[in-house]
Amino acid sequence: MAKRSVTSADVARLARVSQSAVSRSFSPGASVSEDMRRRVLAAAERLGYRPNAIARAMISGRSRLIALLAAYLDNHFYPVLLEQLARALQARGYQMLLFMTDPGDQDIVVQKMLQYQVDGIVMASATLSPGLADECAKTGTPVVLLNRYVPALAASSVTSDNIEGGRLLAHFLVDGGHRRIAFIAGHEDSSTSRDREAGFFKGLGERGMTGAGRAVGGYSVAGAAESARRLLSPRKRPDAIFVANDHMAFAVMDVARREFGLRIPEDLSIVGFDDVPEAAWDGYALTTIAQPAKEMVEATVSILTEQMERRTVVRRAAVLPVRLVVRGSARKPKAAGC
Amino acid sequence: MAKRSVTSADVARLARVSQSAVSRSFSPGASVSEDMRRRVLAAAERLGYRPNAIARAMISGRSRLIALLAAYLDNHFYPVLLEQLARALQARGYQMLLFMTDPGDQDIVVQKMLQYQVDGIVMASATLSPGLADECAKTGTPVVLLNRYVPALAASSVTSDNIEGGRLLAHFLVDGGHRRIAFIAGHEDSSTSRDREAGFFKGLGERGMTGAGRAVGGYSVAGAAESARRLLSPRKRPDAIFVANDHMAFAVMDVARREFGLRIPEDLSIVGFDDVPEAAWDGYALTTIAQPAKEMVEATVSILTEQMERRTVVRRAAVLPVRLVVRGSARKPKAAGC
DNA sequence: GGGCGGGTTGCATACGTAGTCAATCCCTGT
DNA sequence: ACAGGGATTGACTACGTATGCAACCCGCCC
Repeated sequence: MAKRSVTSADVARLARVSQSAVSRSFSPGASVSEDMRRRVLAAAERLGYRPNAIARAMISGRSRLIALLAAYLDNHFYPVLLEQLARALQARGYQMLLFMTDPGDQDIVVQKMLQYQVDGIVMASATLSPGLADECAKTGTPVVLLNRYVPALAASSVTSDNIEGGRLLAHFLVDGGHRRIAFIAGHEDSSTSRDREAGFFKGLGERGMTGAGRAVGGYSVAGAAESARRLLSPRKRPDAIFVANDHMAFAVMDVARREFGLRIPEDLSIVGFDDVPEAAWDGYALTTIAQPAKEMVEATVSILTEQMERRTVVRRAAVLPVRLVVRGSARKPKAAGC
Repeated sequence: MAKRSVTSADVARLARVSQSAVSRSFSPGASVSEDMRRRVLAAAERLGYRPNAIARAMISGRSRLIALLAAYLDNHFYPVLLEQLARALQARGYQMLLFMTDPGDQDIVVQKMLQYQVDGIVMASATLSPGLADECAKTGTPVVLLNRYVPALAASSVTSDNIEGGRLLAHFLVDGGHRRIAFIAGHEDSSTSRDREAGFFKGLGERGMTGAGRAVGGYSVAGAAESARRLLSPRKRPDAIFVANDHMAFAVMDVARREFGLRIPEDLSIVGFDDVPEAAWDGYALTTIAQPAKEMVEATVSILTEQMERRTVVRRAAVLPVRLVVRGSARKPKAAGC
């Protein structure tokens, strides 16, 4: 059933030219006369010739494959990033090879990526160990950490300005009259969560306030719900919670309303971070910080392509501006209109 | 910077064996003595040897690459499918190559997939033209349509029992006392939407009823919102709407509540299809039909692997059972407990 | 002791393309 | 008419691995 496929040699034979000529007719910018190219393309068309990208990758040393490593796609911010990244890469002639990883799995997975001779690596919801970063650098494979960074590593990173986002939210909540403001983190070792927290407490400090409670949600719905229960139980309940991302914020809102009968934002204000599509839904109307997904993807692609074309790995860190999106989940400052 | 990578010949030289021996040491089931394999692996370890998957694909004719074609990931059902599929394939030693497509783009994209010599193709939110199906068959590349099918095509398909799901919802709504039941479709040419609709109207018929209104939402939030406005405006407003998938159902609920001030389910019942994670959120608590994502992925992988191993393309259609998930977005039958 | 067979190993080749190098072609200026 | 040069073309090789085939080793049985 599986017939031998049509090769450039077959096309060459039919067109009565050399195999080289066929190859050149298919590589833009090569030295071929218009006449030759026409003849070759006609023959190729007749035979249904399709250049073999694997063979091309083998000889040229460039697979035009970009690996994307992700640990989960539950948080809808990642599918959004994923789709845009795939489209942006395709537009430049690259393809995305997707790897899902489990905790502790990363080393094996990165080895696999390198086996496929990928031209670049994007790590979107997983961390890179120093050893792996070294290995990638050794093979000359550029790595971009997307929506995270590891200070000690020779890998580039693209993030939004999480610190500034946290600050904006702190100001917004304080100015909205909140006095007991709690925070729910993602993972303790996530740079994103840490930066959002740091900016948040800095922002509180700038308004002469301190935090009122803190919990760790682990970026999961269950963890966020548990954190919400802990924070909302005590007598001195917070009047606002900043949740490290939207995905957890929805769970917190559900727990607050269902299990504690709180009205949002009258009894409790909630703010998140990311501005995933669901944040705009009426059921949640989440006030949040919008990450510029499109610009983050563009920065990722441009860092990658720059390094791939120049065959050199340099570290580069892009930090993109964020924007406060005010909806209904948090009481607003009175003077917001002025 | 980009050093020449370590090859099997380098390992062979260090271990003082032939390149064949190195190759055999890395292919499970090959004829190598235990002694030889140990020596080779030790040398490989020392050099940091990593088999070149591209070269292997070239010589063996099997890339262990599976292409996934999708048109959008907005509907959260697809990221769920995507993640599970990627994991299932990885577990069997395959990698997923992701292609996003735009309408009218598919032909070019499928050509690219074939250029990469993928061993199989999964089409998740896009359609396959007859010409392309032919070409895939010609190259011996198995194709599985996931969550859709095209009757006339030589491609396998995996779907849930959309007809039965529609029927179940019709019975549920009628038994819940609804008398004016409308439907919002996805795309007219989507097999999934058509089947859900057919099952739905069949179910209504079985209870001696007919539909009360119909609109087409085009699987988009905006389209669904527009459809909701159309259906809810007239004097004789429906008392229930079946929306062809959850993703649109959320938008319909928002419009009903915000723009028409309707209470759900007191004034209007809404049911969806898919059971995406958000359907369980309190803000929506959507009564819906659960598609068995895990089983659909398993069926997809097993159809693919079967055909890849036997190097033969046969058409196969898997239809998996669905399950009604009752939440709060629709009034329930009184006798539900019996 | 000779032959036989199973288990190992190395040699040589093939996979399909890109790119190097030398040869050839065509056109122009003198 | 001829030299010179740029454009075009073809022969050839390399990329890194898998595998058929032949050679080899070793132990066993008759």
